[in-house]
Amino acid sequence: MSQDGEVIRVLLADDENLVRSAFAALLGLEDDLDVVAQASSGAEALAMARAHAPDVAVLDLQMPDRDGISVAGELTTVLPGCGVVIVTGHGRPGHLKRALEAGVRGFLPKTVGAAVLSDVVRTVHRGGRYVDPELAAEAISSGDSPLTPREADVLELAAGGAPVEEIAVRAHLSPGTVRNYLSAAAAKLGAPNRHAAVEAARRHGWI
Amino acid sequence: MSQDGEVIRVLLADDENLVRSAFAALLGLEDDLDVVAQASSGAEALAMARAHAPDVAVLDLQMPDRDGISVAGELTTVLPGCGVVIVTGHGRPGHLKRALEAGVRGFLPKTVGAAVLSDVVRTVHRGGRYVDPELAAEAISSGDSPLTPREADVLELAAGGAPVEEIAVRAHLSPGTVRNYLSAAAAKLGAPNRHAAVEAARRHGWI
DNA sequence: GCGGACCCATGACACGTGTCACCGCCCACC
DNA sequence: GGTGGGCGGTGACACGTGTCATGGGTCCGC
Repeated sequence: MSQDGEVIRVLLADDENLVRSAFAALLGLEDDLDVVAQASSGAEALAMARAHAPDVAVLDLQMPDRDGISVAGELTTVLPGCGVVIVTGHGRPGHLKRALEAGVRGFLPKTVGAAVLSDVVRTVHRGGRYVDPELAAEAISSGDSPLTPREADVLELAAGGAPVEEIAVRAHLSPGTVRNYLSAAAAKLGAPNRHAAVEAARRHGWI
Repeated sequence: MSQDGEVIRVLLADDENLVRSAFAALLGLEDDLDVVAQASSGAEALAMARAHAPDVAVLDLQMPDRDGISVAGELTTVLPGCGVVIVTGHGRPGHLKRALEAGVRGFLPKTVGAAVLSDVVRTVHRGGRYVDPELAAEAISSGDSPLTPREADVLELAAGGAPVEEIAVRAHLSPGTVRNYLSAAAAKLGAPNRHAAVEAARRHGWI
């Protein structure tokens, strides 16, 4: 349980062992922080959280099995008292938005300085919020996704460079419909073709 | 200067401040290692190396201005006594091969355990080599690139999803020639289209 | 109940691409 | 000094894609 004056119990999740251990070393330098559990996947992070009931969870955004955001969403319902901080290599505006909707209270790109991470952990533990200012500005200026859910689905399936026929099968759609969605998505994103559209959507974090 | 019995002076370069600081904290836990300089770009890493003459340089593979491998190549000529360890998020066989050609003596994916990094730094300092066994196996099995230099160029330009016309302009080629190269590259890579070819080439580190 | 948004589909046309055959040029190697 | 390989190019054909018009279906809000 979280108590003032006591150390803050931290759960760390990142699929890159080296980075995770390094973060643990970094946080371990702080007297008031204690890394009580580590996980290398989303599923493991949830299991660890249930077992150790940490005060704050620091999650990497991209993990092999599942999105750090979806882990965060489940975590906040299972362990309401546990604050969640997301750390990510590429800060996309859309990710930030979805993360906040999932109950995340801290959101940081890996480019920030060393002191920030531990400070944010403390802030979140106190019930506060912190999002990287630069990321916040981007998120505000880029706004909501103009894509309909289905358009986003199809665009995501197109991301791997698959031909229309394959997308159609995987989305249970007619090839013509797929082309229509792709065309609509590209138009909305101001892209000349589907690949540029994928690029643009990814840049905004909309897929 | 490197002396046995003394601490090993380490230069650390990674564009992600948080990760770099965390690595510094991790290496700082070892008594015989001393992080004497940090850099957040390739150019800065070279400048730092000249200024501090470290015993070992730990470089991230992908940095904003230039490839960690090209930095390593220059570093080994400027500071022959300085060992180089490359750390990377995505371990592609082609990268490993190019790194070794550049004089790199340590090559690690970020997925390895915490103890490995400091051990490798010591090994490299002693004049030894270390490459991740799994990566080495992949590199051997995947072999050399079957692409001609020009094919690789064109394929790289195609990576962004640009239309043939644009690739032709940027490569100073006729559109027909571009299509021929793309077709040849896709055939050599066993890919059904250019996008899958880009994917495959990237996976092997050939572009 | 009516307009509007999203969903799914079809057909037609223009354009981009993938594939192949074949061309010449240069350079290296036997 | 011929042969082979990489480089750059052309032309033609089949196929995949991008674009547009148009249709019907559902659901929601005014």
